[in-house]
Amino acid sequence: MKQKTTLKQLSKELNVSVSTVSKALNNSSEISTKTIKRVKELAKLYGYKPNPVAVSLKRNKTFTIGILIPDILNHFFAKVLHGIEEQASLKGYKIITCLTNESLDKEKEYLEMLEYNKVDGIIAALSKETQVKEDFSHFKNFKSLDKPLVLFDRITDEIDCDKVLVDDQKAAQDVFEYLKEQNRKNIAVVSTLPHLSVIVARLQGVMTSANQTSTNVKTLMISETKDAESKINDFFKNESFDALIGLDETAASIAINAAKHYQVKIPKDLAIVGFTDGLLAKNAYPKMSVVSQHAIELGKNTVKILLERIENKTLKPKRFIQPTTLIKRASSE
Amino acid sequence: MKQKTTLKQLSKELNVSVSTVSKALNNSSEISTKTIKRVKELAKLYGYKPNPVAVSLKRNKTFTIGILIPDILNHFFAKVLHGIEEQASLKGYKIITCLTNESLDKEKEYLEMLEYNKVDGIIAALSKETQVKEDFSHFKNFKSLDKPLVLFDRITDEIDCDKVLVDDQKAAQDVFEYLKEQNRKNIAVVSTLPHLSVIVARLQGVMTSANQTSTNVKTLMISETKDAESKINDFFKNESFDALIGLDETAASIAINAAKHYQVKIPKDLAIVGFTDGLLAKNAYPKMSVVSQHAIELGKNTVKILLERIENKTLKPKRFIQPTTLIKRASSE
DNA sequence: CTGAAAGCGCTTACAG
DNA sequence: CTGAAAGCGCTTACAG
Repeated sequence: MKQKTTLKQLSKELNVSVSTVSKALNNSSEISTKTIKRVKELAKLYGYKPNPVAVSLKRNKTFTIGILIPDILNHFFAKVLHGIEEQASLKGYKIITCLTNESLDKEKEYLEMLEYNKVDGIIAALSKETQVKEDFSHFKNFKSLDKPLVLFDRITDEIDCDKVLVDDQKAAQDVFEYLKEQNRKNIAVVSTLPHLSVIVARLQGVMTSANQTSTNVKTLMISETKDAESKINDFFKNESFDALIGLDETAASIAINAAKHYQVKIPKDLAIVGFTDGLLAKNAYPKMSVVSQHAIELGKNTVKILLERIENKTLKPKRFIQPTTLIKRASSE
Repeated sequence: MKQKTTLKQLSKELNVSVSTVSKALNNSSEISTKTIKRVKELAKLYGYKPNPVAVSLKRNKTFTIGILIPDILNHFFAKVLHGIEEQASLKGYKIITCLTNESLDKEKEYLEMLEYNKVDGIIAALSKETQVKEDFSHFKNFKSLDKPLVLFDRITDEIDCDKVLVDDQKAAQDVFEYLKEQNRKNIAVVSTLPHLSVIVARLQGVMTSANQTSTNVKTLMISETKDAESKINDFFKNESFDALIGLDETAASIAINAAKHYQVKIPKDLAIVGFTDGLLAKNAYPKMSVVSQHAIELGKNTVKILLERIENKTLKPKRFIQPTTLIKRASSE
């Protein structure tokens, strides 16, 4: 087994003190350039790397960020995680990924674990249960430790911290206007996750545009995931519409299948637009138009904001709005 | 800011030494039950939690596992990660998730980072580039540190360590036999990732069964992901078959869309079976039959094996074969 | 410019 | 049964 080099070993070989070695490696101005050179050469030769555990203990800083993700099987979150990971590793931070599985209890548990493990900060999207029960005590508690917290996508006004969010309301308005421009008369809106803050915002966007244009909109909000399929099928049977906005990935995907089931022609008789540019949209038949939330970018931005905050705790909490793009594909044109 | 309680503070309040407090909290037999009780009560009152950074430094153990995942946007890996995370957190281990993005260089970088961060062990699936270039030096290097490594799904014989794998060959044989029982005569096999060890194994399974039954099989192996769609469409145009096995998620999904495009009736004129029970299969129309690799279970098992190895380094490396299940849905019956 | 010493928060072999 | 001391591998204020 290869032995890890330590400062002590280097100092012995170089006949200088451990302090000198440490300072030299950290480019301290106290040390002569000659010594610095000697030290660094030997360190390089031995492939010396400081033990991060010891550095953490001394500096009270772990270069670790805790991430709370509600559901990794959701493409949007997978992409955000991808972005977070990329940006964090670029800046020399590790991430501890915690999957809360949409559960409030797991969220509480993990938050405690992360606190206990001395992460330098936390990035989180609230679990579904947390948003439904509106229990944010654990986050408030965490905030009182004076450690930075950045909330993204699934957020709440109840917690005072940096927030990164998608402009869901505007995105939904864009979709609506796009469909109106196509002269679609009867617009339907479907979601399988009506309790989430993002879905509420999207619905609001649609409704705002609908009111402005005096358009009637049919909505189907399904709170029990398991009924989604039959409810959407019934909706297709009983209502008539020539455009459908799926406020979440699942809703749009089920709808496109329902259309096939009832042999509705897409996009001629029905235009479908979904949210989240994930696998389901790209592999749909026909390919689905969607609002892309630029999830990878969003993940990167979340990390940037957290690191700024770690460096400067006195900044005022801010909101960063991630712009969206409407990707037009065969399901709507 | 809330102040973290330390052993020193407790020892001062209790008028005993730091050593005694430490031993009491660790239930040392050296300490009187009375003292243990006193110490624990105060510790509880103050919500004392040992600083894991200090414990790690002392014990040379971080209770952290490094995870190398080639692509988190792939449903199979997302599910495995889910399982890993669940089992690890159950056993008090944190995970550091690294996404290699199918790149050999990133894999090397991360492996070094994980080593440097003193993880207690590593769980990895090889990146595509690693499998293509057959460069495993970084893993061999890591092994020489005497730290446990468990490889899952994407593995190689070149590295001597514990391995967890899906019985891909057998799974493919099961699929083939299932289709034969349905009296399907012309079986096609398609993959968009022919370089991966798992795909090779699946193809081998199909071929073995085909030889045994003297069945002719048409294969389409696409190595450039971007051509996949047009190649599969051409395949549909030029060849005729009444059953298709998609050796990966994408291949099966594109195939089912091609069938719709050419108005081939599923499952009457064409039965389709894919691999990986992911979103694409569940949301396909008609719903797709697939081989489920029980990814979540697989993730859990990987962690179990790693922790066994951490506790007993002298065990002989073993192979764990995760059984699969054929899930029959509307695309084939 | 260099080094001895203290300390981060723990654990544990040893002494009493 | 309890405690003093050493030590994990670093950093840094202080002295020289």
